[in-house]
Amino acid sequence: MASHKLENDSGSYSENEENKEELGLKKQKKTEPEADVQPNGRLESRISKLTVPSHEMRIVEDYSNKKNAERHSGEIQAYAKFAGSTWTYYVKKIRLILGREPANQSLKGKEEDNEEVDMNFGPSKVVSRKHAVVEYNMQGQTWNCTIYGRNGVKVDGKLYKPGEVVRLSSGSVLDVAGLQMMFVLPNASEQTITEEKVGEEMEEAEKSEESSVTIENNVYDNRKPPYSYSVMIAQAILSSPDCMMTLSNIYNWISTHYPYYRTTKSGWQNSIRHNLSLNKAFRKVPRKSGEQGKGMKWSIEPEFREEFIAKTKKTPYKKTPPPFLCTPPFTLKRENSDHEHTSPPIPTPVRNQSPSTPKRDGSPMTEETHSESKDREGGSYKTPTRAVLSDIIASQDYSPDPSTISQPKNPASASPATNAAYSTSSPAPFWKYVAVPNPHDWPHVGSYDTISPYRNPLNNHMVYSQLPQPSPRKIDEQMHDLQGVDLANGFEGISSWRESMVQKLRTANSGTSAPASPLGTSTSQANPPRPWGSVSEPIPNRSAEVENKQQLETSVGAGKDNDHAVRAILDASVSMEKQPTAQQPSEFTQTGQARQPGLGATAQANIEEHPSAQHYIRTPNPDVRSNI
DNA sequence: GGACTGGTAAACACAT
DNA sequence: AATGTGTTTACCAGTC
Repeated sequence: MASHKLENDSGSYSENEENKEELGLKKQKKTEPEADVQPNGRLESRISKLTVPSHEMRIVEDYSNKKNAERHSGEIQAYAKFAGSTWTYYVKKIRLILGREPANQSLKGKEEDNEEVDMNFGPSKVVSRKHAVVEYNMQGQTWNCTIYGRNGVKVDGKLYKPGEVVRLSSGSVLDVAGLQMMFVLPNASEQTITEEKVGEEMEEAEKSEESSVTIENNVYDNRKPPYSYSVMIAQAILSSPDCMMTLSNIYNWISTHYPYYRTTKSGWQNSIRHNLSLNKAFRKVPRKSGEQGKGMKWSIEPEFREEFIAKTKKTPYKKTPPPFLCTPPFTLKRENSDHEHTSPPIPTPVRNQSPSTPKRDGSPMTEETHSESKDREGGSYKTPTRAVLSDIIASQDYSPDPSTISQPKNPASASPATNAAYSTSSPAPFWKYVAVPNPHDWPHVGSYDTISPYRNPLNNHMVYSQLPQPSPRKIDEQMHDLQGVDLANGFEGISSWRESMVQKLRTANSGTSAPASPLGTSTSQANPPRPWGSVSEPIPNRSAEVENKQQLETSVGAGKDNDHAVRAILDASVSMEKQPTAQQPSEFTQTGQARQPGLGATAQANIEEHPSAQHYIRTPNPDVRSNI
């Protein structure tokens, strides 16, 4: 790519920045008071000291505090903000692309390159077109930053390279091509908590950064790492917050962490693929609809994670392995769930392992895994234990290398129940009512789209209710939930937007013969009436509105219950948020099911017969020798 | 020596 | 057409 060449030519920005700092070129400018944020002494002071590179950065101009003040006379609704010394970017989407705008919009490159850049760090080509993606992870309820740009991104002083994923928390300082910005979540109390940590965290991170890289390179250098391919793959996957990774990211991760694999390419990568295919510990997960890129994502079968962690710990090197950011979704239980009643029969999603085929991974066949195998042969999928990895991590049995973990001081978000106090998840209380993932996106077998409320198969949480509720819930209860969360605690209330959505529901509901709308009755009893109609951003564009309306009409008008009406609104908001990418072709759309790569005709026929079971199906081949 | 594990190479099909 | 991804087979070396 041209940008890579230029980046090579221009060298590493971090070095340049260090030089600039030495030369006193680091710009420090006092932040102008922001209309929407109460100046917070120490935090503000830190933000004002964030650096701005000497080269031009569009975002600094486009989102200067001055322009922001002119642009926004009143409220600004946002999930978070990136605060620079003289500029502020408000996060109004759950997925942001950080990068450089194309020099010529008419030049169309790869589809991937044509994604619209939200935060434009151009025109300097030190920044890649798609340099990083900041995205809210609904499973882990965290904000994550995935690095794509060749020059990487520094987070809290540590340089992250392409393929790596960093969990962001309030107070995280990102450095893109020398431009520093603080990621700030709206919750004031968390902000205060984080603020106190920011200083020392930054200092420690800066201290550790150099040593971390040095240690890694010294320890592993060009020696072959002591891990088998399967273990390295597992390390890579477990290092990602959502416990999934594409093949290319696995390559990246391995070559980043083990220099031995930087020199050659084909051989070991072939082995990686071979391992992924053959090792039953790994399974394919389809990408989210709308998510671009080649191939599937790979995850680890829950029952093998412990094993991999154990193997990772058995390293002869003193260097501790990289941290596992994966928020363990160990609760793929289907036992005694309604799913079994609502889902069609699901083909056994694992390959056959005949009794005559011994386990080849060398690990003892525990009773648990043994019984699991039996269960699977019986056609039901049952996960043995809950939160095994999280227990390990929480008990610090496995202690990540503090020099390489990005959020060492935050409590592990093993349970979403703790998210309210977890600074990476501040928007979740709002977002979880909005960004209900389409069940078709969920990477698991089974038909969840007929279940109300949804149970997220990855974490077993009920999506709409904070506590398990008898189903179906009345719509006024849903509304109570909707009104019960607010971002106002931070900088703005997003309640008006929510109200507009609920208003739509009112309208839709009153126009049907559905049971008398309880909206104005029980709701008003439960909660004082709120002013309606103050519709504000984010405003969907025309087509999105039409689409949303259609969803409402089809859902409500079809005589579904109130639960479905609420879901329609929430789904509509998802499509609204996903709009920029929603129209991209996808391997798995809701209407059509593309053939999964690698699936034989029989397996494909099974999928077509049982559409809900399309995920995770591997074609059992009795003749295949299990390698592990 | 046989069973097993892990690594390597390669052919092939399919998707992008 | 080239490249990436995924599956499968074959073979080898080391270990138990």
